[in-house]
Amino acid sequence: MTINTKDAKPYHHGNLKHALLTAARRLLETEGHSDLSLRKCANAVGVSATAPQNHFANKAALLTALATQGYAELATYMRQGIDEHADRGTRRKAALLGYVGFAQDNPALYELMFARDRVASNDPELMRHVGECFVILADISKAFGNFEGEINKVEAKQQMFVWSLVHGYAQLLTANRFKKSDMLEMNILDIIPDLRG
Amino acid sequence: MTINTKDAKPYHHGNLKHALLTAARRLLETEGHSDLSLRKCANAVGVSATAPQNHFANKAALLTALATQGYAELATYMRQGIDEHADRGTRRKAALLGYVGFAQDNPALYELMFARDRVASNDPELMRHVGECFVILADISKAFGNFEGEINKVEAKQQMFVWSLVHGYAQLLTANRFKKSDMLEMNILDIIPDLRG
DNA sequence: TCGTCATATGTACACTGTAAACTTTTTCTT
DNA sequence: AAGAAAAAGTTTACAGTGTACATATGACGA
Repeated sequence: MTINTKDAKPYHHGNLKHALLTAARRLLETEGHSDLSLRKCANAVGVSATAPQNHFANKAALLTALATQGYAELATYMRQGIDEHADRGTRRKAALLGYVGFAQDNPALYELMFARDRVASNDPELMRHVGECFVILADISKAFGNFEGEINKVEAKQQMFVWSLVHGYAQLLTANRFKKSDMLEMNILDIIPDLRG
Repeated sequence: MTINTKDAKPYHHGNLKHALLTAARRLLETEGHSDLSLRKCANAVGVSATAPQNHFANKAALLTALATQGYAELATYMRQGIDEHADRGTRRKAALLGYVGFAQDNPALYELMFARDRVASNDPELMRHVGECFVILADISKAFGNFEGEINKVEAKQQMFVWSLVHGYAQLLTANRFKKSDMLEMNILDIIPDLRG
């Protein structure tokens, strides 16, 4: 029973699921992955410790939702780079810069997106967005490198080559595995040899 | 006071640190990263729950030690490939196959080795072995790709290119991000375009 | 023989994920 | 409009976890 209708906190949050996800995401990037807990998320949103259970079956479900969000945004980052340009070569470069930019903007989330253990990799919604990224990568990978063989195999190789390269670069960059002196004024485009296409 | 000297368990383990590391490594690959706990390691070795504290300041220290072991073995995998052959091109290929082979043999450990959060990346022993891998990669990266610029920059680019490519491939492979149909009878060498050198 | 020190144990505590029972609010049916 | 059903909160409970701290044990040199 609510007396003061002005500033009384409602029993039902309204959009707790979304609020938990944004809180989780902030905690993930600020506190780090190992300090992220459901209870902290609940606390940040101002709700009881077990309220998240109504929206996420378990912690893995929340992490999976976070990862799914990540893939969706990664696609957006790439598409934005693509949409800004007209010709194939420039679009490709923009998409690659967008990919790495996403990883740099969300390093902890990016790591989570490729964690074998913490996310449920059989989640259909997750895999849908993974596939979305894959399609974009497939598109910008066409006519990349001088691979040989039948067309299907060549396209698969081009795609795997580009994704391996950009993913490896993004992760080694955000994990600080490159020498700092080497990184001066360098980006992903600098480490791609001038291939035909 | 030990009465039965035959099968009485000694109070001091003897080499608990080493035993904990091997137990941790087994648990890491079998149970998965998120189910690895110090207490389980202690239990697996048959020692009290807090005994590990005498050998590892905290859990991060144990994980860091695991990652350090990982880099040392990764270097061994690559060197083995290198030592088996004479000419530069074949050695390079063997080293790359060795790199990916290590990741496939130890997927959970490999992921840990690039985790931003769980390992203390300022550990000197860890970084020594990271550097060891970097040197090997630098060696096999020479004369790779048609990069341009001054020699130092070119070598840095070659190195970053090769490491990005092989790391990205290894992780995407072990994280099941490639289409299975594309992976049929394919390996890291198939996705490297035929560059000069 | 006796301290000293490394190495083990036991206890304690705050924090975590999750299950279960309960309460409050909304929504749907009639 | 009323009441049942469902949705979305709360509280309580419990087994595990990392870690701090006090204590016990044994190895070993002085």
